[in-house]
Amino acid sequence: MPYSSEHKQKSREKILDSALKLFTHHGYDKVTIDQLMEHAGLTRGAFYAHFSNKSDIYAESILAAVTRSQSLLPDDTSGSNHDWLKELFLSYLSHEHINQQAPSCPLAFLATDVANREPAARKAYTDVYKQLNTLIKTKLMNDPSDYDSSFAITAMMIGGVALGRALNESETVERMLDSCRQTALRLIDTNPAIPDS
Amino acid sequence: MPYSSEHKQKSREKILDSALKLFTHHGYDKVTIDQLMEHAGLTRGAFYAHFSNKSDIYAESILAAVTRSQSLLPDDTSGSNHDWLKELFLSYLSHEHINQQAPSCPLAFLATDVANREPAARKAYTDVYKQLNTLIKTKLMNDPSDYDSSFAITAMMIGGVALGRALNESETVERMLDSCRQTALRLIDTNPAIPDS
DNA sequence: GTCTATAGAAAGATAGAC
DNA sequence: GTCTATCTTTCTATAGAC
Repeated sequence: MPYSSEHKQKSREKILDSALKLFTHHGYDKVTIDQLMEHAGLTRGAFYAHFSNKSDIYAESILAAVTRSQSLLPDDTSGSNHDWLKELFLSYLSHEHINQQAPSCPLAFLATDVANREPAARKAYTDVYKQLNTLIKTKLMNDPSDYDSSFAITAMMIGGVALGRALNESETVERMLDSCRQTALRLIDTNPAIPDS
Repeated sequence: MPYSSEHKQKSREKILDSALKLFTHHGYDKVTIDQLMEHAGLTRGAFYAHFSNKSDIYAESILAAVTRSQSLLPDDTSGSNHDWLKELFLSYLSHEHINQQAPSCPLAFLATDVANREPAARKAYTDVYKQLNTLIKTKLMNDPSDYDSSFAITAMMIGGVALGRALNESETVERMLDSCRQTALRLIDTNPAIPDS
């Protein structure tokens, strides 16, 4: 048995890493399985030992973004909920995120790309979205029966980053990002973060 | 001269209408020139008498959305600026807009689609964006040297609609849209609309 | 499991008739 | 200006050797 199951798992993870990077960077249609596998250091034929088709790996790579982004989130053990949210806003709505110096959030980079795809991809996207939303919601002092600002905050984060990639005037992008960052902070002041007890 | 220049202009407009509808509906790559022309009631070969290539009509159709959406905007002659903005938020962040019962805003429907395209498409997108942004900004009582919420409001509108198309749980979509609508209204209360003098 | 080779389909763009 | 026919490229997916 020349290939261990551990080796297969490693190949799979490498392919998923490449897929997440290339799909967020270029969108579904502009990425070929050839590119994907070359980026992962393999060749086209091997792809089908791991995934059933291109649509399959697209959905899988969106889900994979969750585990791969854990280390990027602000540290949960120190600091107040307010500071945690502030850090998240600053890093998410940043030039570095948009220009892919940091790993890309598929929620923002694939927002319209995923809309026309198969149900599995949209389900994966929805799952990731709900995780981000929950993360924020649990740090906000919401009365859910009244009004829940967490959805609007995530929409603004995702919209801001998507716009930052679409617009081609860097000055406009900077002003837009600044407006989003400030507005996000204002929103958690009127709908405040849960204080540390 | 069997074809008048007026006839050519009419064909061009029909093709642009089809392009705007199909591109916003399915994205750049999933629309073929065949479909485009069939939808416009013509055949493939005639396309190149009007546009130089697919990339060209994509950018043109984004620009065309501006003139075609004028009639959809709230009436400017009656009502306060506050009511005008409220009407815009309600119609933009609506189920009808997302499900394309109303014509689609390319800013929201093509937000990530356009990011990987040629400069001409991104320039067209940027132009349209700035027009929407200006429309909102001029109705807000902003001190631009301090803080301009108009960018954050458009980011939330665009993000909300893009998310509404991407997510596949209608209940989550409704809650998200509701949060965006309420938040947009709260934002123009703290950063109020210019009262009617 | 991974490789090379290839089948088969799709779509952008052009040529030439009317 | 619009049509039909076609060239050409690209890419998904499979077949079969190692």
